[in-house]
Amino acid sequence: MKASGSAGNAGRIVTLRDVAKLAGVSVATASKALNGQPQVRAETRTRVLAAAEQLSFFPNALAQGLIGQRTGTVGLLTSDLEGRFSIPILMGAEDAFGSGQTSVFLCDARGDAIRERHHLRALLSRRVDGLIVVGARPDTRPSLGRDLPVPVVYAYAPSDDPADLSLVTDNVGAGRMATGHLLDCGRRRIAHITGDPAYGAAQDRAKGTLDRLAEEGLELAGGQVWFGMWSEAWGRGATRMLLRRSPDVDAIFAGSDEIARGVLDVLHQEGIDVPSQVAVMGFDNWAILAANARPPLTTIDMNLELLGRLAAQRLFAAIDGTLGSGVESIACRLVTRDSTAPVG
Amino acid sequence: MKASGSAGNAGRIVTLRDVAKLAGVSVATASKALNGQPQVRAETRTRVLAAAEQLSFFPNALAQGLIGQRTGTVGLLTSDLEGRFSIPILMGAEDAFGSGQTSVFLCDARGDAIRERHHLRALLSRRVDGLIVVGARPDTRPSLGRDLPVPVVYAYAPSDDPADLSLVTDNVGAGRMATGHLLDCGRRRIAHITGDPAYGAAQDRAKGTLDRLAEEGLELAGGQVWFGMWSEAWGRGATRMLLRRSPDVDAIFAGSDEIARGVLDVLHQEGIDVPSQVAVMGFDNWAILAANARPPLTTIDMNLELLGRLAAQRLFAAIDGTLGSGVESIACRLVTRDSTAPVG
DNA sequence: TACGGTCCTGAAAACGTTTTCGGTCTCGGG
DNA sequence: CCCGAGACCGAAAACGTTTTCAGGACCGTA
Repeated sequence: MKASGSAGNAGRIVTLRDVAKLAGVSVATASKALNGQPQVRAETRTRVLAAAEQLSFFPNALAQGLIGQRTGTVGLLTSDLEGRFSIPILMGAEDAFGSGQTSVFLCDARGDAIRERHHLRALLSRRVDGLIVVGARPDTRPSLGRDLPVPVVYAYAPSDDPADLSLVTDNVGAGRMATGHLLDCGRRRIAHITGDPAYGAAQDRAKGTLDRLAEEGLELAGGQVWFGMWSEAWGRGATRMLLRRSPDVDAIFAGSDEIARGVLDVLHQEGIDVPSQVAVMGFDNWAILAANARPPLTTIDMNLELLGRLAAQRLFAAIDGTLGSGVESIACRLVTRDSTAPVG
Repeated sequence: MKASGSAGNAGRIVTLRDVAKLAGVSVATASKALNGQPQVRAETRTRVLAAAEQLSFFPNALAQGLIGQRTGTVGLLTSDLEGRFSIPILMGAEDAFGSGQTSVFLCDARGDAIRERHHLRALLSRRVDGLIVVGARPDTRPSLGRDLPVPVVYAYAPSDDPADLSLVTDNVGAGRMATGHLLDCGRRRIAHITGDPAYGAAQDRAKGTLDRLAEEGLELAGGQVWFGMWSEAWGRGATRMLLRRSPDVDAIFAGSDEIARGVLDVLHQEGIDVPSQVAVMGFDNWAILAANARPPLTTIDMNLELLGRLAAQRLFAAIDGTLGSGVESIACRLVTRDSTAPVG
């Protein structure tokens, strides 16, 4: 019964020797013919190609990788596969590498440092050409170290070593952008309800908001940034407090779409119309939440797929020679829906 | 500037020869010492191990794979990375393989058949030990073929070739389970609003529902299965029609959590209390939708992570010899929250 | 001292490619 | 006829391991 059901294991695996023999040439010539080397007669080449076709030969990438210094593989080291942030990045990266020459090893460390070391060892032993490290949350994370034999690009969560190259969301710019949009809508009494203050992203978005307001000589409605949690419940609670303290607020910028849903909920309960009385903005552009809200939420999209694609491109460039360093910020994108509109 | 920034490429890569030289033995002995072969003196072994440690040696997996018939890699061929269904499966599989011996190649074919062929070729040329094919939607998909040199397990979307092994959600059972739960709650006038009838999953869940009702001598409230689309809007529209036709309905089983949200919405608008007047069930256990609904949704979890883990285990078994065939159904799990409760 | 045995070690082959280098063949020109 | 130049091909080395097999050292026994 051994391996009998094993999908009809179609005989021995065909190797270059078989092709060469069938074509009546040496392996060397066969190799050159298949790789488009010039020093082989046209007639010979076609004979080899025909033989390869007939045997449906494809080269053993392991043997190729063993010789050259390129294996055509990269490692994608994520800390949190279930997180909805790493997926688009991963997609973007996968997309950039394409089904061309490179294949991607996916490793999820589950946020565990030793599991990460394990995966790293495994990837290095498989001689990947490079690594992309995708963080679970947008905060600084420990570097993998400087003495790795391959280039590394950090995505979403920057490395704590400035000598590494990191690609991150421009959260300060996003805060500015969101606030700018609300200002463009003619709002002047703008509040900001956001999540866990331990998240750098929360701090940065708040900073962008405050900066932009300061440029207009304005202050935050409610007198503070409402830090709390990344949950709908906190959005509700904070909104109630906010309304009590500053009933004249005319715009609320939420730190996430979830929070924004909570905000909308309380505004509805209070009979406050969105957007005519209060404009509401979310963050993340999480389709299922933002697009199905009532009214649909204006929000900020972090362009995570783009970030992933760029990370892959930077890594390619690095494999071919040069790797920059420092932190590169990717601009966010404003997605306007119905929850914001000009006053009047 | 060439490769100068390249993460401090720490000298030449250390190979077994280096270890052997440092330990003063041959590569053969070094290999045996590192691999725990018995025919090497203890003193020699420790010397080799020390040398390996000192040089921080790790073996080249390509060379190892070239020799043995096992590379310790598997391919994960998904059709739809953004889909929220493939991710848990992928996690389960990644989890089962662990950070142990096996590494996972992730390939997203984007639902494109020729891209899939491309990926397949690439994976085979990398000599993966096996493949898991994850479908985008729970319907039959074309087999990769019988003459592959490695075992294949299909997950979520079954192969159209019964000789292949497929692991799928037991949608009929899920329909039975949901309906059974509503019956347990004392409901008798149960309606079923679901999505696109072109989905086998929709048909199967409906079948399970009808079967279970028939066992009780009951018929579907509303007189039909309400097929439509997998959207909140359809949930709303269908509920309005249902209420017009059968105002006495006392339970609604929705084919997805999104549809269920639409159902809840209309029930609220009509002033119908959930669950005291009408019980509502969703499907998918999509946390952000189900848990944050008001009231939180009782729903069905497809156990996708388990499915992924099982797929990986089946593949392992196949690599070691035997691969079954046919379709294996994975039972779903009832998640009770507040949207269903016994009558009275 | 010879001998069978045990224990350990190393040389060499193998895996499937690519690449280098030397060789053969042809051909045209002197 | 000889020679140099191409053009084309194949032998062999290389990549880094594992594994097989032969042989050396050492021991105890006869």
